[in-house]
Amino acid sequence: MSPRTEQQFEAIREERKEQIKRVALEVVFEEGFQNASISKIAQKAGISKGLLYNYFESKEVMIREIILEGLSEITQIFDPNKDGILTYEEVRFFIDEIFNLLHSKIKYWQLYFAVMMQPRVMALVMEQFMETLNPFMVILQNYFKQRGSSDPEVDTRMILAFLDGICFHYMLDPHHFPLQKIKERLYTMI
Amino acid sequence: MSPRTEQQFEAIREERKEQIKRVALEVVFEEGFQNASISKIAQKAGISKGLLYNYFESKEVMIREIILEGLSEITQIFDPNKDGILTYEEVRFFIDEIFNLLHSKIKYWQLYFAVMMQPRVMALVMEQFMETLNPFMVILQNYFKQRGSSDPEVDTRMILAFLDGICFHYMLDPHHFPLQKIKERLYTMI
Amino acid sequence: MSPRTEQQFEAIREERKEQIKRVALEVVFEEGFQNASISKIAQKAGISKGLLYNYFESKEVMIREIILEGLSEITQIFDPNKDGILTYEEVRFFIDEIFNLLHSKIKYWQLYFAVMMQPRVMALVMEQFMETLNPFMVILQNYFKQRGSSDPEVDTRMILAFLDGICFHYMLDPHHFPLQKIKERLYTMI
Amino acid sequence: MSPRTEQQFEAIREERKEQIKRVALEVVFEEGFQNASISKIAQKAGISKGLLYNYFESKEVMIREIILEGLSEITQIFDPNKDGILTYEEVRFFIDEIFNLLHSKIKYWQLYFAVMMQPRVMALVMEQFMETLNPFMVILQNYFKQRGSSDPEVDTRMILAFLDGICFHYMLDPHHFPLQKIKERLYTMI
DNA sequence: AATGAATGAGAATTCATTCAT
DNA sequence: GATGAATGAATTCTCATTCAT
Repeated sequence: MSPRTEQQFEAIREERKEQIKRVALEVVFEEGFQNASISKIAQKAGISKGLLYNYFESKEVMIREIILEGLSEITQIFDPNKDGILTYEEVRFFIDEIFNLLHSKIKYWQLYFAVMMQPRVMALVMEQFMETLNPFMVILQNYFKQRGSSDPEVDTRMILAFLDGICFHYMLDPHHFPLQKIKERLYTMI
Repeated sequence: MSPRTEQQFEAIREERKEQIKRVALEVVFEEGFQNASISKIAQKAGISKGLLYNYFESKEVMIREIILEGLSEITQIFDPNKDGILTYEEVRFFIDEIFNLLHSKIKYWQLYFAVMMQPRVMALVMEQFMETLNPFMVILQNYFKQRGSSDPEVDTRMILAFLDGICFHYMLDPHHFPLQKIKERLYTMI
Repeated sequence: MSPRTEQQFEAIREERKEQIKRVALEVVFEEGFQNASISKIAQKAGISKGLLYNYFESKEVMIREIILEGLSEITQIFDPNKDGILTYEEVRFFIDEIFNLLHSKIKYWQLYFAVMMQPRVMALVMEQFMETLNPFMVILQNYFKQRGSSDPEVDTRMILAFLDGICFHYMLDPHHFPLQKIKERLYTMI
Repeated sequence: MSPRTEQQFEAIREERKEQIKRVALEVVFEEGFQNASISKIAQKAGISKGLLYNYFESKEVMIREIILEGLSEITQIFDPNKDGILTYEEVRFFIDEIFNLLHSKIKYWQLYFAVMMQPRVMALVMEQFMETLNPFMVILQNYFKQRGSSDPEVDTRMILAFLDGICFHYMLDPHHFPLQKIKERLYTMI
């Protein structure tokens, strides 16, 4: 029989890698970051530990890939690709998007908080994360400045802290948290 | 010397237990949760590993005690031992106290967030944590009700989320976070 | 084109096998015995791991073939295809050849010593190695006998030990070892 | 019951460590250097793998200790603690001692050669080894100089290479090697 | 003939926990 | 009460070998 073509192999690799990352995120979510061992991930993915190393150089590399991918799913919303001038409606749209994401990708947010709490893991991704977040902060500051804020930096810090706080509480208790009503309150603060 | 009474022995035990927990928190803070091994804790406390097990049934139990004690230091501020009627000044005082605590016990807050992020550890303490927090939430709700809020639960959830968000951001970057100015903004929300 | 004959296929196989062995020796030399993994060898040879197993039953078999081939490159010099009567000039020629080989094939010598030191690997090749070496020892003994030696076996053992000692030291420090001068001393001993 | 005294613990540790090193050398001897795994050593010593790490920081450290101890048993014979002036009888005595050691500590010599062949292991001990060997080389050179040698360095190199060659061959075939007779030949070369 | 994904046994190492003293 | 030697299961990671294609 003729061997698989390069494309076939590439497809297998891509699919497997996605599968592993999916499972790994699942395990991180269920067991917490430190307990997400290679063994458990491999077991849940139904593959051997060895194979995992066929796809990721090391656990650290795998974790970094998963985290960055996870964070990117969150942070790409912050990247408006615009001229930096925001209207009230646009900021409102951002907030809506964040809350939609919060709802649909709750695992990623858990990941986000977990990462923030773990200096070692944090160090792995900090730089790239900041690069993504920074433009958004600048735009927000400009928005508050243009709205006549007396201290745009404080306003920005506040709204971000608020967003994180809401995400945090929603994450802890998604079924009872009044996400919609809180969102409406938030609109009045921008 | 007369032999020590049972009470004396008990007192000595308690004191030593406190010392171990103090050291353990220190180690957890310095090395992270994962790397806070029994060996290191015992070594830093100047006792043998065996003796540690004389005081704590298991690492899990010890961690739980440490966490609960840490959280209690935070949450006891919420326990006014009052009739449940708060004035604006009293709520302001609470907020001030929380921020003072935030400033002086940043380790505990780091622990608090780290714990919240770890499902397994979280499970160990969730119940007791809620028991402590609940009365405060009730009081806050009553406060907002009496202030004429249209939705006191949402107000309470919001203020708590906000507080957590601020603590989180302060903890991530204590040197640059404009704690004082944020606090003043907060006053206007109560 | 007419289909290749069986001989042609056989020739192609042999050639490829040679190439793999050449690469494998290179890897063993560069990375040490321990780290000469099948993966690295296959990669450096530009073939797949699977194909390697098409040519060699197992790593052990491959290693044996490589070693024996390596040793044969060394020991074939000892095989004069003669009647067993040596002159002084011929022995001198042998010594010269050994030193030339030592110089030009230092990798093989390193392999030779490394193999000697590894009981498991040694066991794989001992028998065949002895078969190659033995005729040379007989011839040398005859030479010393004919030179009037009182104990030809001891003379032979001595000269062989000496040769190995020199090779060993040369290998450890090829740049400083006074190979030429040592060789001249050796001439006086035969 | 009262706990063991510090001396008792020290004694236990000392004894265990010696036992482990003894077994480890044994395993290195029997299985070759690369196959001397922590598992095998622990198993042969009848202890758990974990305990081994109670005594040695890492495999590398353990190997270094074993090697240095082994080499020191060999090389201490080379340290005459003298003024550096040797007589023929003294050099003869050295040679005798080396051969005695060769006979009684054949394992250590195997270790010595094995170490020499493994660049990675060699690197671990090279420095300390050279420090021990160097004075002996200087003394030997002085001896040959004083005996009127035209090239003392070559003489020294030669005698050392010879010694190694003999040890090597003896080690490979201790039962048939004519050690006594070879030794007598060696006397004529000094 | 040829590929490389996949396996599984085994490597070094860590650590909560036990236990004889 | 107190010690630390000892255990064993778990960790990350490696690699010779197999196998479907």
